[in-house]
Amino acid sequence: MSLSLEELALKADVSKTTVSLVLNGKSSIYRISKETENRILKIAKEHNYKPNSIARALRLNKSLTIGLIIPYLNRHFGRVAEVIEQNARELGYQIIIAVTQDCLETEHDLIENLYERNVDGLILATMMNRDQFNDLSSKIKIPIVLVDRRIDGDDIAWVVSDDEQGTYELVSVMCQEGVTDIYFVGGIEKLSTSIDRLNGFKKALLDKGVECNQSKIQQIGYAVADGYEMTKNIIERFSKTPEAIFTSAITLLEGLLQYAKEHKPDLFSHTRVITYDDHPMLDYLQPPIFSVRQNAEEIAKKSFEIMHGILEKNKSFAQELIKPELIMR
Amino acid sequence: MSLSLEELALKADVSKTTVSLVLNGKSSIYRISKETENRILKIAKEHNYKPNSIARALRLNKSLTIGLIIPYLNRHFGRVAEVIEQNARELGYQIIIAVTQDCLETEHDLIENLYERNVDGLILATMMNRDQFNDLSSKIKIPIVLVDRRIDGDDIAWVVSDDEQGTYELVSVMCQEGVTDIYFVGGIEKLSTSIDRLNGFKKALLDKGVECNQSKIQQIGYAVADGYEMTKNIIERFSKTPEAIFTSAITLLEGLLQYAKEHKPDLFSHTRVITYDDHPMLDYLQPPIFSVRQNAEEIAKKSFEIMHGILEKNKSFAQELIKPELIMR
DNA sequence: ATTAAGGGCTAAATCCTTTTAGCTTTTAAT
DNA sequence: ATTAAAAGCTAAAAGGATTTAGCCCTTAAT
Repeated sequence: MSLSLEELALKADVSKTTVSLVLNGKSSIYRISKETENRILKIAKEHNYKPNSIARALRLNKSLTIGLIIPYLNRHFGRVAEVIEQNARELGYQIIIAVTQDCLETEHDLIENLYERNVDGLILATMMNRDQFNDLSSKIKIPIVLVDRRIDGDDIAWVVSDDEQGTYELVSVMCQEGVTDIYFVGGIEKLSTSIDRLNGFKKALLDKGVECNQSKIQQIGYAVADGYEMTKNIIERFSKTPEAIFTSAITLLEGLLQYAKEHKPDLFSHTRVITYDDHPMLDYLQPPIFSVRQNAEEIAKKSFEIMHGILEKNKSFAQELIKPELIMR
Repeated sequence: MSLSLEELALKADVSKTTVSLVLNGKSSIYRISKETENRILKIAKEHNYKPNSIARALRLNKSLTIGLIIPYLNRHFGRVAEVIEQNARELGYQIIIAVTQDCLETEHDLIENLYERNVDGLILATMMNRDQFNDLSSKIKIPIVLVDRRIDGDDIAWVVSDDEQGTYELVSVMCQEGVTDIYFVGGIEKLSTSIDRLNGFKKALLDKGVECNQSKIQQIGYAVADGYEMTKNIIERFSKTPEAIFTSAITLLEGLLQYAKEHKPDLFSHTRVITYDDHPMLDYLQPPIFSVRQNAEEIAKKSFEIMHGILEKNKSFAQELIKPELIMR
């Protein structure tokens, strides 16, 4: 089966240097004769030679491997991972995947672990703040591209959905229909996704001349249970049923639906529900829930593109806001 | 930053052999003195030494890396991948992920690719049949564990959901309610998931004394569009509306829902719908759709367990049927 | 006839670890 | 006073690729 350069060299009756040069397309630079070149190529093909990637990685200090660290392999990140993998494969890279479950410590461990395992770069949906990220950057000498969650900074590469604009547009639709008593069900407060979505939310209301009441804003976390909790708070704390609720992730919507099913079956007759993130099943839910669909494919494509540019084309960091799509049902 | 054995040896004023022996816990076997050992351990710790994994992999011919090849990173496989990754990490392994999009050729390419990249084992949701798998096995000298889709054979390791039993139970529930005019909306015919689910389906009907009419069985593929197509066929070909439709995957259910929404809004008033696979959103759909929830976590756990057993504990192959759960709404 | 240039190839170093075989020194035994 | 055993360590090979520096031979030029 898989034989080595040396064995190949033996068969071709040349040194392994020559074989290596030929197979790496350096025949002409090193003046290997056409005849020798062809002989080697033929033998290599016959035996289906493939260089040992580990040996190659050791010598070149380049593993052709990218680490992808994300909170979960849910629908959104699953799709992102899938597309990154496909793009990477086409260019000869492999993806090592690891999930943090939105735990900062796990994230740090994973980064260290992957770094030690010699990945060439990291694509990261991070929970770090700017200081933590800077700390990391100084220790780690491989390129990092943030995905889905950004950190401000002129020298930080990221690709994220345009959360502010997406939320702004979605909430504006409500406002245009005269609905402005909207509650915000948010995720992990310090993440850019939360900050940007909240900003878009507030801006849409402000543009309509409505100052957003702080009590209508809640941010616990992105888990289904958090959505349940926040919905419960809204329903139980306020005597008046809200005109609308915005959930800033599909998991939070799930939590809302669960609460409604259990404790407030008539919620939808008084209250519009809108959400960031989309899901095909929403098409079959009554009543219609407007949503913002993130373009996972584009996010994935761009983030690998940037990584690849840094690794192989001497490009520097880049930042991309990917336009999401409004889905009105 | 990360320094080598040699540099460490220099600092400790011993040979790199000694350092390596100490760090690999072989001090006593090689009679390294306690004093030297402690000195080396201290220096290694001070400098946070981590062996270069690539060099290690080259020397040991063991990369501590498992390839995971699955059709998509959808909800089910995403969860499987997530749990496999977590289990693997705890034991020092990394997961390289790759998606086939249910294309056999891609699957072959990926297997070859990962094999060349020196993964220690492969966990595989395969489209291969027995012959193709045997061919592969003879070429590839690393352990393979099939997941989600099995191939018959005494020496083939696999972990799959008990598709036959799950479907049997679900369909039996319908039968017990007196519903036996059930249509089968199936996936890729030759896969074990399809065969087993169809067997369970037929068996449930037979146990009720109903011979299953071949014309009620369709199998195109697992894509949403396939579900749409098959539903369309059922509705348009038969004058009588069916008492029930069983979709054998959540994607096929999506296709059904889509067709119903577009062309047959009253479908649910005459027809019960049941499905293999579950989704939390089904809780909020009207009418209630009974489903079979696969235990992705258990499938993932077992499949890595078997792989690990083969790799490190000299265990041989094993086969596991994981019980799914009936969800009646 | 000598030197220079060019053609065609290779030895050996390098990347970093692990492991085998064995070297030197000390201690114990006869 | 030898010899044998034990203690404590290390040189070197191996794993498979890439790359630098340079060897040898032929041909052309002076």
